[in-house]
Amino acid sequence: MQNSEAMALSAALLATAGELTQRINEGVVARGFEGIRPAHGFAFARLAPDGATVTELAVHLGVTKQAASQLVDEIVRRGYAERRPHPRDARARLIVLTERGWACTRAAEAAAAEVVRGWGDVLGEREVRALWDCLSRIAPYGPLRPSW
Amino acid sequence: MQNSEAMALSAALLATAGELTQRINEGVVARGFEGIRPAHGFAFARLAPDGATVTELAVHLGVTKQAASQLVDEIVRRGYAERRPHPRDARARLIVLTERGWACTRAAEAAAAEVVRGWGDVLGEREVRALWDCLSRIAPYGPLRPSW
DNA sequence: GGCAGATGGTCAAGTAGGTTGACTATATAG
DNA sequence: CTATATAGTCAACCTACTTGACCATCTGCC
Repeated sequence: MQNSEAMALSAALLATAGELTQRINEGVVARGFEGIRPAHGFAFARLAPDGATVTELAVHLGVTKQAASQLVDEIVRRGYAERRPHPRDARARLIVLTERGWACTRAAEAAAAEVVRGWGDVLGEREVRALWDCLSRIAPYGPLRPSW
Repeated sequence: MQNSEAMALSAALLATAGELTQRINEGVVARGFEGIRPAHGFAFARLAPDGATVTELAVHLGVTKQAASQLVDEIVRRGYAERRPHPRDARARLIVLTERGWACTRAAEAAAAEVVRGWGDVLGEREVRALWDCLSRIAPYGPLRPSW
């Protein structure tokens, strides 16, 4: 594959990612969750299963723990999460989603599904699954980083 | 497709996009072009064919023209582009890439090709082309926006 | 048990990249 | 020729992040 083709593929991927992010965020806001930025969604994804500490969140998001702490302040202030004492470590606090936080997460999933459904209309269900399969195999495991 | 599946697909796409952006940027820096951020690359893409005005660049990047003007200041100061009088409009200036700007663009293409080659090792050339095809069909035309 | 160093978290100050608002110069419509 | 729209810049501010300093608590080792 030529360099210019690789660049065209990259551009298509990044444009699609940007559009997806924006539309998920719009969908979440449209469902009544205000003061939410895309970064919050990625935090929610890490908090969802069992909660996490600020430091774990910072690693996941690829930012300093100070920045993560500040982000937690925001989502706590808006009622999406709460800080609880950590069961094993008195220094740490376990950040867990509130019911409102879970509702917001479900709203994000619904918004994502809406966008993906649009892709299905263009590509067909079969190709969307093929796309998912390809991306799963090349997606990195590390921290989520902003696209630019 | 279930909501949770759509979210998993979205997460894979965004993680891949973030990784791609980061690695292209690292590749460009490794090739000796310093003081470059990912946003500059997207500006270069718009400037490459025939140049563009600050306002056109602002629309392409999805930012205010003041922000675009500031970004142009940076790439001009670093020798990647220059401001010329616009051939048809004395108010406007045409921003065009310098030879160094073109070299940087080629470096970005080479870096992108390197990443895509890694995908080829995992998926096979055939699947990478299928991925490209899918993404081309769902990628939006509008301004490029940051993923978050 | 007790001490030294590592780790979790926060506070404070600084920075970078964006925004809004105001302004000048030039273009365009009537 | 005048009135309005557009290209670009300057200045002030805002927000999300960084670095540096600090305290509380955990862990390894004597």
